[in-house]
Amino acid sequence: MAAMTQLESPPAGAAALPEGAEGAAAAPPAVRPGRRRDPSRDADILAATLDVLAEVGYDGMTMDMVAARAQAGKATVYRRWESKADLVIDAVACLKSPPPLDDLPDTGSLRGDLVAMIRTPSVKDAQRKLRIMTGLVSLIDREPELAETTRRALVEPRAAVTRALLRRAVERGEARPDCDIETLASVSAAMASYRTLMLRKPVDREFLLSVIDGVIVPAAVGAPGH
Amino acid sequence: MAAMTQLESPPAGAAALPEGAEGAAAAPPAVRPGRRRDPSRDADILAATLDVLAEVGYDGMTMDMVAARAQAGKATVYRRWESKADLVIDAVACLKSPPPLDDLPDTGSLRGDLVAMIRTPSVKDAQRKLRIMTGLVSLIDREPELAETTRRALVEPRAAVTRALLRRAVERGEARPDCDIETLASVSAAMASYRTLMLRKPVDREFLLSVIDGVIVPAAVGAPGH
DNA sequence: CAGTTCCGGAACTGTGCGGTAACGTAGGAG
DNA sequence: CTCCTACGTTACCGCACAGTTCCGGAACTG
Repeated sequence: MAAMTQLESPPAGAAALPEGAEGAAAAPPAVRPGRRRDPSRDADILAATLDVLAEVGYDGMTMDMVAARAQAGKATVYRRWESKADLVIDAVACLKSPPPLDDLPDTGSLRGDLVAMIRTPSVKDAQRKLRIMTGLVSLIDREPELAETTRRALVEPRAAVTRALLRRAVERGEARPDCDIETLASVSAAMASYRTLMLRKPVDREFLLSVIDGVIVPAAVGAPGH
Repeated sequence: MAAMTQLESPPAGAAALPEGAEGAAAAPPAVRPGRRRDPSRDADILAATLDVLAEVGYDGMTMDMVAARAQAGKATVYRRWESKADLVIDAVACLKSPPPLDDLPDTGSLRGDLVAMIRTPSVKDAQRKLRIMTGLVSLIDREPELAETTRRALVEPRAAVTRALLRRAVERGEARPDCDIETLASVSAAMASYRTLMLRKPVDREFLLSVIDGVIVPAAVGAPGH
């Protein structure tokens, strides 16, 4: 079902500290008998986790759901992750979207650049991420580290683009030099997540345009933009 | 512990429709024998609900916690509300803060008015509300009506004030006449809830000032404010 | 071949919690 | 006084779910 293309690092599966007895057998020989673990199952399980997370949230998600969606047994899941929380944390961490920094739009105006950012496929991808964020809220205040992970994986990429566009607009002389780039760059994410979490309204193109034309551009550019 | 000063309407306790058999005893006589229900328990239970909600969220909250905090028995709670969800919905609905619209600050400038809104006690009260909102997120997408209730009780009062201040600034000629008041009025709430839910950072005076000076004022007023 | 580890599936255990029922007591109506 | 209801406490039921274990089978090592 889902895409899931990356995941290079093994998810740190079960590092139960051996608590060395007296001078134990140094390093366990890397070669072990038996059937090899199938790495493709990791990605399937993580993708299934994100799907279920986006649909029912962390508290509504059960390990049976994840296993069923991944067509895996629960034992296969627990062989790789110690707990439900561990699984979700890893799934979010492996969600780094491909950095869209390479092809920054350059339309010549700040508004044009910002509008170019919200092409339709990009918006749909962002909606999925917002659903995932919604489901993570309840876990975030039990696992503080997850807040930072989530921010980096889900929010920061887009904020970084906005930041770069604003910086360029300042250098170009279009935006006023004293504008608060850091705060302005987080406005989009804040407005979008607020609309999704509390208002339960869709974050569509029209809404994003009103944020660009009603907030970001007028705040960055002195004169009425348009 | 908590304040809890309002609550005039009885919380609709258990209106099990009688499904009239043939010509039953018309209206049940309003006077009933036995001990009267103590109305002060309602407020205590609702206040306890909001306290627990702010501390552990909806999914972490148990009915035993609420009953213990209110020094009540679970039966006393269930005599008034049919379910956990009902209790929480009523608790949020009874949280209408006193409308601060009567004494709108009038400092002569938009920035001065907005800064006057964020006096220290007001900020602390808002933080409690943000904690409650955080705990409600997981329930909101199971009970769509709750989204509207939450918005009206927790968000709308402050947004309405901001809206009024912006409108006045436009009439005064300070803010540009074409500014998007509706979108700008929701920026504060969005930034604050985003910071609380996702970033887990405190919504303090410094942060709110950066929203005012970095976003709202420059977006509403054409020229660099200050 | 035997021995070991993985796989999906299913049965199982333990626990925490929503909701109910049964106490014994307090207090208002007749 | 006698009913009847509300109150707080405690025990209890049922269920859902995290996590474990076992099964039959597949894959890999020696």
